[in-house]
Amino acid sequence: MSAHVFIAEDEASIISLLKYNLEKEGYKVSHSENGEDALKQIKSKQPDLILMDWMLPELSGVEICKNLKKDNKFNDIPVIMLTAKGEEEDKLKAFDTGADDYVTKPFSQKELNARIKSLLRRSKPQSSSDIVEFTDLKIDRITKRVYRKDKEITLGPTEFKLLDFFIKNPKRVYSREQLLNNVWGEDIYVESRTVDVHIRRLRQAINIQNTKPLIRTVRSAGYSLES
Amino acid sequence: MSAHVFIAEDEASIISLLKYNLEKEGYKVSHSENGEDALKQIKSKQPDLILMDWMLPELSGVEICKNLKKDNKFNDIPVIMLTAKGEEEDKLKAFDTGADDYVTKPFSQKELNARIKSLLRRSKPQSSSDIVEFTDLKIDRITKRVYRKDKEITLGPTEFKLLDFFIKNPKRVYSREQLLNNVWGEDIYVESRTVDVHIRRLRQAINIQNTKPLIRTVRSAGYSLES
DNA sequence: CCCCCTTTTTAATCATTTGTTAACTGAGGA
DNA sequence: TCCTCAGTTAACAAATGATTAAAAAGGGGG
Repeated sequence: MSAHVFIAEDEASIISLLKYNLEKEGYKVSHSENGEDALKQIKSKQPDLILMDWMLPELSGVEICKNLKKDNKFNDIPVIMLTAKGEEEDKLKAFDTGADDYVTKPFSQKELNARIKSLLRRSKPQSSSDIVEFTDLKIDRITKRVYRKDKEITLGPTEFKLLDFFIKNPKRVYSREQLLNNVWGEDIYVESRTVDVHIRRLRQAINIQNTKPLIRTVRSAGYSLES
Repeated sequence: MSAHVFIAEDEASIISLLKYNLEKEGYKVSHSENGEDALKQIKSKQPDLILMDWMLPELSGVEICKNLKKDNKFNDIPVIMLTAKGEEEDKLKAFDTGADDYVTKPFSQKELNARIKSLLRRSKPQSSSDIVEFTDLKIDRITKRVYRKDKEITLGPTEFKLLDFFIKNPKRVYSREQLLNNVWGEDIYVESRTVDVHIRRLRQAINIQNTKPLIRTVRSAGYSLES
């Protein structure tokens, strides 16, 4: 899944240059040429990184930045300021408003790419480290939510743990015994038929709109998660 | 609590310059003049940020950086590379090894400070601003006031701390245990059911004029703040 | 020292989940 | 083809966990 870079810049020539280069790098790119609109778009689209011109019509880059950094929902989005003058004072002001980096125009595309890569690397892992995906299934261990085809699915605690366990080793077949030990716990005794019941409930829950059934039964062996 | 900056640099004059300036900024500073020793010290001291010379005796800065970025325990420590030549190739290589920023010698102390501040801000999530917003909720840590939809809400001290904690990591699910540790304090023992009661009061307080309930219950896991 | 406010505990109630049972289904070997 | 065995399914009772209200316990400030 590629990162989404948002450009807030009013010079058309720079926009197209940036867009061309960033898309070549594999990023999803969108932009706005006006401060007020930029802020609105950023809040709705929640990009992974923002390239922002220092000066913008309607609402300056500084203002947008301050605004974003106030809101918990957006203050994690890294901002790179594009500043025309290479003056020290401006750089410092940029950092003060909460920008994470700045680049002075004219800038080297290679260096900009490197800085973007660095900031993305820095912000991605903490937020996504506990999100695991398997085909069209996504499970978030932090928020305890499960999605299939981007639609949320609600599971009971046991079904959640069961799926969580399966997704750690997709395609591997587990016996009821193993499932009991790993999902229920070593020392808890329940009937092995109980596993069947929970498998069924899990199947029902993740079986949204005639998609492939993801859980395979292996006769006289156990179950596995399949693509 | 001030941040701890580690300097890996072999030129004595630069070390003393940096040390003087950084300590004036209020950082705790330590250093090493040799690569191998630097790596050892970093691993034992776990500084909050590293200033690293590109070239170092025994083990080059690049090597140290690669080594750190491999290890989960240390790859979150931001690294600023100090490079002698201002050549493009070096900058790019620095980023490739996992450095988070670079500064070319001779450098402006003011700019270096700004960059340090920026990186530290990024890695220390808690050091956020005094006014935080989350959707239509606003909390002012200075005046200890809370607003929903711009209408003021009155909370008891515990409810305030609870909400303040939740808003630092929205959507994340916290167990009662975690809430007790973070809101009440590590060594205070109260029944975990007590959390429920405060959750309830917080819910009641922020539930103004049929708006969405912002606190989600995750059965057998805990609670989270949702949009 | 007492009053008021907040916090904590307790316990009843409510809601959801879980495990069990037993009947049913279907695959595959004799 | 039929029989058997393993897996599926539905229904239900028990247990687990969350909500709620109300009482008890603290803890300053007047």
